[in-house]
This record gives sequence, structure tokens and C-alpha cells, in this order.
Amino acid sequence: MRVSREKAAENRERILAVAGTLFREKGFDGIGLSEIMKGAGLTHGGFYGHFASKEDLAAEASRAALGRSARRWRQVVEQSERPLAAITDHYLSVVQRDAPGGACAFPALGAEAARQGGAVRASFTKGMEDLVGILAELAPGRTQAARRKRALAMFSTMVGAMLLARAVNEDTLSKEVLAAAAADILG
Amino acid sequence: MRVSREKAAENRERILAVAGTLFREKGFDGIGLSEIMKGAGLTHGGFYGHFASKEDLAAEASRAALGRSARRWRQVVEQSERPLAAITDHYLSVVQRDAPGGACAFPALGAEAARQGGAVRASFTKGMEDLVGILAELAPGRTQAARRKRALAMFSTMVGAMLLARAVNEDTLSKEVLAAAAADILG
DNA sequence: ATTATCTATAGATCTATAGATAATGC
DNA sequence: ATTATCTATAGATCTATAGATAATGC
Repeated sequence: MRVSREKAAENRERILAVAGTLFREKGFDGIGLSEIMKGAGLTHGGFYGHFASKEDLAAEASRAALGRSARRWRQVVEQSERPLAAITDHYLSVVQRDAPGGACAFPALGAEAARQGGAVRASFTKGMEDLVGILAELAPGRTQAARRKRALAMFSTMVGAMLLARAVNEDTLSKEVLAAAAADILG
Repeated sequence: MRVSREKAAENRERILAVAGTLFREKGFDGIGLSEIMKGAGLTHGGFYGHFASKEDLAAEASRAALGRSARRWRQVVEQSERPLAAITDHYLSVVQRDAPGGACAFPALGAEAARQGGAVRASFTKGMEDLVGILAELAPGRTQAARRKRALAMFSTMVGAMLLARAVNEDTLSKEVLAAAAADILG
């Protein structure tokens, strides 16, 4: 059941996309390779032709997911006249809260990333620098250093608020924290 | 090898303490009951005399850990003349970053908590209300509603900054985000 | 007699590998 | 001939349960 070189590359991309979604939904430890491969329409034995290990996949899938997030942010910024408000509205929405599989990898996987090896951590480091870089261009502040500092705090607030909004059991409190974070960032 | 009623209660407490540490260090999915019981000096077969399930333990251990956090915060507040600065200094320290097993459960377990059942979520909801309640007494703002809103944003910033500080690979960036968050909260 | 803990195990995972298969691409 | 994928399986987990053991507490 061999497949063309082109098809194999497509299969690899599909594994990455499925893994990106399932990792964010269930955690790195919460989903097995078997299920990921099934989601990509393949058997789990074929996995090791595409990736060296589960951790290798985790690093690549995280990189891809965070790359998509950065591209999405740039799109949102371009299409709005109040870019910072557009980013917070987008990021701190109930839609993102309830669909972690397609949302930012930091609130969903940041804690687990801290326990992973260098490749996964590197993906998250690069992802953070890119997203904070976008925020730094929109943040208030007279010097570049001040804007970067503000951007780091804003990103912390966004990531923390989304994590909290998902963790709690009460929808009122959940929405309250999302709104408080957005209001705080926009001043 | 039976043990007195009192000793059994001590054993239960020890299981809770060990589980609280190991869950925060490795995640709910990253540690097995066998290892937790071994850490408490017992065999894994004895577990079900103390708890109904792993999730039951997760809920109880989270409740205990977050209760300890709230008591610690109250202690820090009492012992300082600048309570808000004392809390952020304590929370956003490199010591806490590097010892997740004894630190706040939110950055370490919040994402996984979101995927757990009602009992675990309830522990985190109660924990958040308690910690935010303490912050609301220290937050600036003319009305109680304004102070609570500010407290929710501050807690988001703290939780997010700690998660990010642990996730990234570069110590400079890691310390930068902790410092930026503290500065932002203190205005 | 009750019960806290232990030993042993069932049944279901999980990652990773080995070898077979069959279609691609030289 | 090469290689992408499949089947099958090894070996190591994991949660949960059953039944035995032995000391407590009525």
C-alpha cells in the first residue's frame, strides 16, 4: 500500500494538523499516537516513517500551531482599525475558550511544554517571541523597551485569563475573567 | 498489616500531600497511582481504601493544595506593609518557577483541570474565588466591583506569567516575563 | 469482627519496532 | 530497487478489583 512522495508529504501535514488539534484538546499525555494516526486516516505503525518519536511530533505540531496563531494575529491586525482591541476580542472570546483544539497552544499546553525536552520548549519560545513581537508593535509606551515590557504583561494576562476561564466550573466567573482581562489590557 | 484508625488518617493525609506535589510536577496524566502510593510509603493496592478513584484524589489534592496557597497568601499579606508587592514578589519568583510541586496549582494544572470532571473543576473554582478575593482587598479601585475586576486581571497576569516563564527555554526571557508581570500589576 | 493494607492480577492502554506488502520512481 | 504504509507484537505502563493477611477496637 505504498503512496506517492507527494501523497506522503500530504500525509505528514495531515498528521501534524490532527496532532496539533488533539494535543491542544487532550494534552500531550492525554492522547496516544494510535488515535492521532487514526485521525489522519493511517495506522499507527506508519508513524515512525514520518517522525522520530512522539516528542518530535509534539515539537513539530506545536511549532505549526503557534505559527498559525501568529499568522492569524497579523491578519486580525491588518483588517482592523483598532488592532489591539481586535486581538483581545479575538483571543479572549468564548469561541476560543470552547474550542481549544484550534486556539492558542500556550493556555492549553504551556504547562506540559515546561516538562518536555528542548525541541518542544524551543517551539514555545519561538512562538512566544513572535506573538509578543506583534503585541509590542501595538502596545503603548514611549520607548521600545517599555512597549516590549507592556507586551509581555499583556500576553501573560491573555494566556492566564484563557487558562482560568477554561478551568473553572461557573460560566459567570469564566466570562467575568475574560472580560476583566480584555478591559485591563485596553486600559 | 493493619494500622490504627489514627495512622490510617495520617496515611490519607500523606497520600494527599504526595499527590499534590507529584500532580503539580508531572500533571494529572503524567503520574500513576502506583508512584504516588510509593511516595507515601504504601502499596498501590491500598489506594482504594482511601479514595474512590484517581479523579477523586485529583479533586481532593487540588483542593488541599489551593487551600494551602490561600493560607500562604494571607500570611504574606499579614507580614508585610506593602501586601500587594509582597504577593507578587512571592508568586512571581524564580524559586516558585523552579519548584512547581509546592507552588500554585493554576499554572501547573489549570489546563488539565479544564478537562476533568465536576469535582476537580469545583476545587479550582473555589481556589480561584479565594485567591481573587484576597487580591480584591489589596487592589486599587473606588468601587468593590472595580477592585474585583482589577483582581481578576491581576490573577490572570500572575498565572499566565508563571506558565510562560516555565514553558520557555531561555532564562533571560523567562525572568523578563516574570519581572514585566510584577511591574505591570504594581502599576 | 472489623478493617487497613498487601499481593496478585485482569484488562486496557501506551510507545516503539520488526517484517511483510505493494506501488512508486529510477 | 526503493519506500510508504500495513499487520503484528514486544515490553512497559496504567487503573481498578479480588482475595489474603494481620492488627485494631468493640
